[in-house]
Amino acid sequence: MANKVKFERENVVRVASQLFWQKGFHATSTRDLQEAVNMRPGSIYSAFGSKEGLYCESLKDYTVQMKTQIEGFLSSADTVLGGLRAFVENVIIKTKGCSPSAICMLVKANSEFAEKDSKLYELSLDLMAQFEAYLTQIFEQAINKGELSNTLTAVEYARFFQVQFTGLRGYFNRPDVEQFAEPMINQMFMLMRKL
Amino acid sequence: MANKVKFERENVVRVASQLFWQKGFHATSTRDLQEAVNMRPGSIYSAFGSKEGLYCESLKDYTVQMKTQIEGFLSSADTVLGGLRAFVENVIIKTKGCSPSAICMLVKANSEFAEKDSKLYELSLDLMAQFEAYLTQIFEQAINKGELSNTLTAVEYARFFQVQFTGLRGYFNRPDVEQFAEPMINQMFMLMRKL
DNA sequence: TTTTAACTTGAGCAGTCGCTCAAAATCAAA
DNA sequence: TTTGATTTTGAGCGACTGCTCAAGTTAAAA
Repeated sequence: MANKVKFERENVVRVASQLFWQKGFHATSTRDLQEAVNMRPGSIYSAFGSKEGLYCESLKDYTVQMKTQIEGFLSSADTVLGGLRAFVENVIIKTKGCSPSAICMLVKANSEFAEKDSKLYELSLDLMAQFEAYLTQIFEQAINKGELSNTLTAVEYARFFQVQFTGLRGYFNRPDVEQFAEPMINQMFMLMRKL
Repeated sequence: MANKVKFERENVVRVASQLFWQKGFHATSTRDLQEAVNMRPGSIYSAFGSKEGLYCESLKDYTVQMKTQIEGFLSSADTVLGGLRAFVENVIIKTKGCSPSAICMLVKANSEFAEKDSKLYELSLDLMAQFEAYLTQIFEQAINKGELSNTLTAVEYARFFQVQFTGLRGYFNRPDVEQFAEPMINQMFMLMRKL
C-alpha cells in the first residue's frame, strides 16, 4: 500500500563512497552528493538521515568491497602470499588511474577526523580493527600452509602488512612514480618471509 | 614613518600550523584561526593574503620544524641510525599526547587535496620531494660511515624510511597501541640493516 | 476507480564560510 | 606637536553549507 523507492540503495552508496573517498568528508558538499547520486535532498535525508549517515554507510561499504576484492585474488592464486601480492599490485599499480585515491579510504577517514571521541573517528578505528582481524585469519592460513615461519604470530604479520601497505599507498599518492612501485612491493614480500 | 606590526609572524605561523595539522585545511575555519592567533581578519589577510596563503606558510614551517628536530637528534647521537631511531621514537611514542596528530602533516595534506593540479597538492608533493632529498643526504652519511651496506643506494634507503615511518605513524594514530610501537620500530631498523 | 500511505521534489531557512573595506588606532618622521 | 603612511579593527557582504517540509507524485490496496 505505497510507492516503491526509485533508487537502488547499493548503487547510491557505492557512488557516494567514490566521491567521499576522493574528496574527503568535509570537502564533499551535499550538493556534490545530490548530483552524483541523482537524488534530491529530501530523498537522501529520508534514506540516510544525514550527510554523516551516508558517509558511515559509504565507509562500511568500502571495507566490504576491499574484503571482496581480496577474496577474489586469494581464490584465484596458488598461495596465500601470491594472492595478497596480486591484491597489493592491483591496488598500487593497476588501478592507479581509475581509483578515487591511492590512499586507503579508512586511513583517510582516520586522519581526517581529529576529535578522538567523534562518531566518525570511532567508526574508522572499529573498521580498521575488523580489517586487521580479517587479515589475521588470512595470515593464520599462510602460517599453517608453511608459507611463513611461525616466529611471528598471525596478528603480528597482519600488523606488518598493514604498516607496509599503508606506507606504500601513501608514498605512491603522486602521478609519476610507478617505476619504483614494483621493486618496493618485491621488497615488502621479501622482508615478510625474512621476519 | 609608520606603524609597526604587532604580531610575530613566526609565532602566528606556528600556532596556525598546529591547528591546520590537527583539523586539516577544510575543517579549519578562518574564525578558528582568528581566535587561535588572536588577530582580526583584516590583519590576517593583509599578512598572508588568504586562508590558503597561511596554510602554505604553515606547511612549509612544518617541514622546517621536522628537519630541525632531526638535526637535533643526529647531533646528540653516536651514529646516524641511532639519531634517526631516537627521532622516530620521539615522534611515535614520546610526543604522542602533545602532538596535534600522529600522522605527518605533509601526508595529511597530500591525502586531503584530491585535485591533482591544485596548488596545495603540488606544494605537498614538492615538500615531500625536498624531504626525501634531505633524507637521502643523511643516508649517504650512514652508508659512508659503514652503518649501512651499499646494496641499496642512499635514495632507496630514504624511500624505505619514508614508507616505514609513514606506515607506522598511520598505524599508531589511535589511543591505545603504544605497547606495540617499540617492537615495531625495532623491526623497522632491524630490517633496514638486512636490506 | 477511488483511496491512501509511501516516496519524491525543490524552494528556501538558518547558520557558517572566506573575505572586504571604511574607519579608528598607531607611531616614526618632520 | 603635527603630520601622514601603515596597521588594526570588526561589522557585515555574498556565497555556500547541511538540512527541512509542504506540496506533488506514485502505485498497491480497497
